[in-house]
Amino acid sequence: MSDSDDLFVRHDPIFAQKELLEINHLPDEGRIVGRDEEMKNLANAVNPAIFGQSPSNVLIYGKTGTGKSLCAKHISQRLVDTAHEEGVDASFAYVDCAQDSTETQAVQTIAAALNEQIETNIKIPDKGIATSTYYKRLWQILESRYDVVLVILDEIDKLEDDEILMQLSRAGEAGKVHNCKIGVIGISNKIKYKEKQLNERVKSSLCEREFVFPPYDGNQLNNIMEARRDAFRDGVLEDGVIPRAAALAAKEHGDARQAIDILRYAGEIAQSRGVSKVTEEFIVDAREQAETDRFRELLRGSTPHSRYVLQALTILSLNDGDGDGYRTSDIFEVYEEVCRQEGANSLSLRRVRDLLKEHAFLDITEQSRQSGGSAEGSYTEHRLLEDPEVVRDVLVDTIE
DNA sequence: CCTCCACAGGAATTTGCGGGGT
DNA sequence: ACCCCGCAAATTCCTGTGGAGG
Repeated sequence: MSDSDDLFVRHDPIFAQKELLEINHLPDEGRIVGRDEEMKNLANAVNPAIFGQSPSNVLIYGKTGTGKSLCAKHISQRLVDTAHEEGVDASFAYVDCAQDSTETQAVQTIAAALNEQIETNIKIPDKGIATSTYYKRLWQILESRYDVVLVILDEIDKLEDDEILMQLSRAGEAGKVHNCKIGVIGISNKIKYKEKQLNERVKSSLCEREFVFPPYDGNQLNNIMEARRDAFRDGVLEDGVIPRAAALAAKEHGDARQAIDILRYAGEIAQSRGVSKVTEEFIVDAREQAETDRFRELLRGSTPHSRYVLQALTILSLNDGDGDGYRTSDIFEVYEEVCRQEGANSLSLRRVRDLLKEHAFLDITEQSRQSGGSAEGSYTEHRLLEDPEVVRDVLVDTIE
């Protein structure tokens, strides 16, 4: 800071190691806070893999930002390392089922993650071949390279069917794979996932062990953020900042990811204002920004019509504030108007129903079934879960 | 208990695209 | 070159449903 003879800025005045605040950053073990019990349980479940035996299949429940993926990845990595020391060839594959929601995409990702083309001489193309071909190649890879493999299926409830779970659990028995054990770690944030139409044999094999990750409390959030203090330069963070952010995040959902986002945005706000300290009053803005950002992320990649539908609902919500729910047919009418203005052909009512359902699935809206009673029929009402103003703003600059 | 309405939502199918294997 | 595969988007057709009032 005091190198006054420097012509150029030699370093970031706020951040020292910004990577520590990236969502995907995997901290070293000392930095995982408040999940000791969970880590122990997980380790215990997969432990047999170290001796080349079958690990237990695991299902992890918990809301977003409770450290599910983090712990799963961390344990898997540790397991692979330890197994190596014992002379066992182990590896793990991580699949984000929100991204790879079909059976084929999921197998492809697993196979690609475990493959090493130079070594196996097996090609795993991104797409274009039959699902069964992916399986055949995957089994080949497993046979030739590994003794034991862990498959992490994150957001497993986003998977369209459980065929892949069937295949994985059956691989050994059906003689597809002889010398390689497979363990599955499923991660879900919908508690009712298991009940909801899971094939009976999949259910029993997948759910050998079940763990629930509770939300973090204010104290733990505080520690989590404290552990990443090194992301900032010395003296940049004022004392009250972390406790304040922790309290705010704990009040909402106990979501660690959001807490860390808030911290990062607070730093960025300081940066853009050209000040050298992060103070408490930045926190409120930072939280707002974290939320807008999360929402923008949800909408990224959605089709124009999906956005028009959302826009229709937003228009309705803005026009009468008291509104607690609008029925599909009303939304559809506004939607048709939106389409006219945008110069697009409107889709069928049936399709719009599906689009609305998708929004509900992403927790952008909420649906509830209503009944009008006598000869009034039954219908579904939709309401926005986010602030309509925020939605409108995000929609406006997403459409460009 | 039955009816009646206004929908919900499942099933089947089409279209069009990107990208295989041989 | 040709045919096959997966998949998303969308349509069409159709059956299912909740509950107040008869």
